[in-house]
Order: sequence, then structure tokens, then C-alpha cells
Amino acid sequence: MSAGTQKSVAQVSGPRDFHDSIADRLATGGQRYTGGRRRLVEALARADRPLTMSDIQDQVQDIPQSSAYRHLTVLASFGVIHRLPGNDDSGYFELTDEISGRHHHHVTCAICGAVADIEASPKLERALDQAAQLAAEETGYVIDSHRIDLVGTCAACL
Amino acid sequence: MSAGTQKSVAQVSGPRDFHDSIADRLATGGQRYTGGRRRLVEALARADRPLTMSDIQDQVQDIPQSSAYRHLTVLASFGVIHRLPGNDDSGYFELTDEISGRHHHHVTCAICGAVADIEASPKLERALDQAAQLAAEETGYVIDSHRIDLVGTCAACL
DNA sequence: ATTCGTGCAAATAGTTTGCAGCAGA
DNA sequence: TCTGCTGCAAACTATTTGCACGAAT
Repeated sequence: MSAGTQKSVAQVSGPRDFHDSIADRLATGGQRYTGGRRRLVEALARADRPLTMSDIQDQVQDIPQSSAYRHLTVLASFGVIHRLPGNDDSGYFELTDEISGRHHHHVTCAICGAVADIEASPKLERALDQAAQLAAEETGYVIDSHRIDLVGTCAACL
Repeated sequence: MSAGTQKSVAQVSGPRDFHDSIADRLATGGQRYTGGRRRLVEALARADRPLTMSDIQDQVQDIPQSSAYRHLTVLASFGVIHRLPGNDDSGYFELTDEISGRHHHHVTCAICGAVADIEASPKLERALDQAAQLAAEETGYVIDSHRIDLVGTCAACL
């Protein structure tokens, strides 16, 4: 394991991995990037889909639920994670595109509520941007971001 | 009162308006399209956006909340209405495209959670259909429907 | 008569908050 | 030492459910 790895549990000297940038963000508001918060972020980073609180508790067992919620709230207010409302109305948490470095959308299972990530094609993105502009004109909203949700039935529920 | 009226209340002779088709749907499951249910549907039909339970209570005051929820559940199970999860995690209810006769999407205010309707261009729809196919291949989901959610800030929150 | 609808009150599920003690800058 | 973090228990909000009675077929 030569040098140059810029990621790792033990936090090597890697130049500005996303943990550093998260720590910086939090610091701007006088908040600390503590072990617990970091473990939450790591769990979200490990997953290839948004996680529910229950998923999170399975992966990070030593953080009480109330603290987890509190951490997620703080992280969300600094744009590190965000919460998407599931069809089943439990919350789904994921890193923001800004932190994860990838822009993506979701498919939601209409039956069990599971959410999976998908990449959107450049073509689709272009179309969405146009739609966003139109929508802004029609509704008076200022559009910050967009999201497609494809609703279907997941493999497990078929 | 001329002939041809096949419906009570004030209900003009319109040939198969959507109330009739709702009544039919419910009947297939042995359910009745009662006054209360109808008033709920009318409130939703009147609105140009999805309504929260609290919106609904404002417009239809003589239906207790628990009954309203129960009606909405029944109506949803027959594909008459559906519930979309708001960013603020109250539910937003609207008629299905099938009943309202119009296919549309939403803009959500990131601050107050308000949801407004928007029409999507044919171009956007085409792009979305392609995306749906791709997503189906990548994830193993069977895609039933899609929905774009544009997230922004509404006029009231600016 | 039987099945469905409705209201009330109580129960649930997910999430938030008050408070007291601990920890890091 | 001061401000922020954490855990616990209690509080809250949106929604669901059990039960008994009223209404429609």
C-alpha cells in the first residue's frame, strides 16, 4: 500500500478527502466533526443508496437514535447530507451530490418504499434544466435543484 | 328536473364525469361513493396543487380527521387519489392523473414544503421515458410511473 | 339483515427536544 | 473555561386503528 491513497479509515495524509471538507464546513459554524458524526457519514458513503434510520442503526450501533437524528440535522444544515421523504414515509438519508461528487436520481419501490440510486444521462439532465427554467417562470419559484423519482416495483417485491 | 340525470345532488347531466367513474371504481370493491368521500374529491379537484390534510380540513370542515384519512386510504387503494410525501413530511394528496385527466409534475419549496403543480413538455416526457427504461435495466425495478420534483424556494418564502 | 361508513378516543411510528453531564478547542 | 456534543427520557406530529353505532342496499 503505497502512498497516494487518499481515503481510509485511519485518516492518512490524503490531500483533502471529503472528510476534510466536511470538517471545514462544520467548522464554519463552530461545529465539530466528531467520531459519531464521522461514522454516520461513513455509513452513508459506503452505501450505494439512501439509508433509513433503521439501516443506519444497523451499521452504526453505538449511536442512540436521538443523537443520530441530531447529527443528521446538523449535517443537513451544512449541506453535507440531505433527507428524502420516502413513499413509505420513513426518511431516507444520503450524502449530498456536492459531498459525494456524483449527481444522481432515485427509483422508489411503490410497494416496500426502498430507494435505489441511478445516474441520469446528460440528455436527461439537459431536458431537466429546461424544465426547471419553465417551471420557474410558471410558478414563481426559484429552482435550486431537481430530482427525478421513478416509481416502480423492486426486484424483491415482484 | 329533466330526464337523463343519473346522479343526485346538483350534479348536471354531464355524461360520465369523473365522479361517475370514481363511483364505479369504488363499486367494484363493494365500496360506496358517499357524500363525505365526494366532498374530499371535490376539494382535491378544486385545487391546482396537492393538498395537505390541514388544507383539506380547512375546506371540508365537517369530516373528522380520522375519517378523512380513512377515506383517502380507500380512495388511494382504488387509484383515485394518491399521496406524495412532502419534504416537510406531511403528506400531500392529489387526484391521480387517471382521474384528473392530466399528467403533471411538481415543484417543492425547500423551505416551507409547499408543492405546486407543473406541466411537463413532451420533450421532457420523452427524455423521462428513456430514463425510465435505462433505470429499469440498471436496477431490476419495473417502472410504473415517473415524477420529477423540482426543488426550490416559493414566492412566499423568498 | 347485512355490509359498509363514520365518529370518537386511544394507539403507533417517526422524529424532535429539554436537561444534565462529558469532552474538545 | 467555554461552547459544543451526547444520552436518556419525555414530548410532539402525522397517521392508523378498535370499537360501537348509524346508514345504505
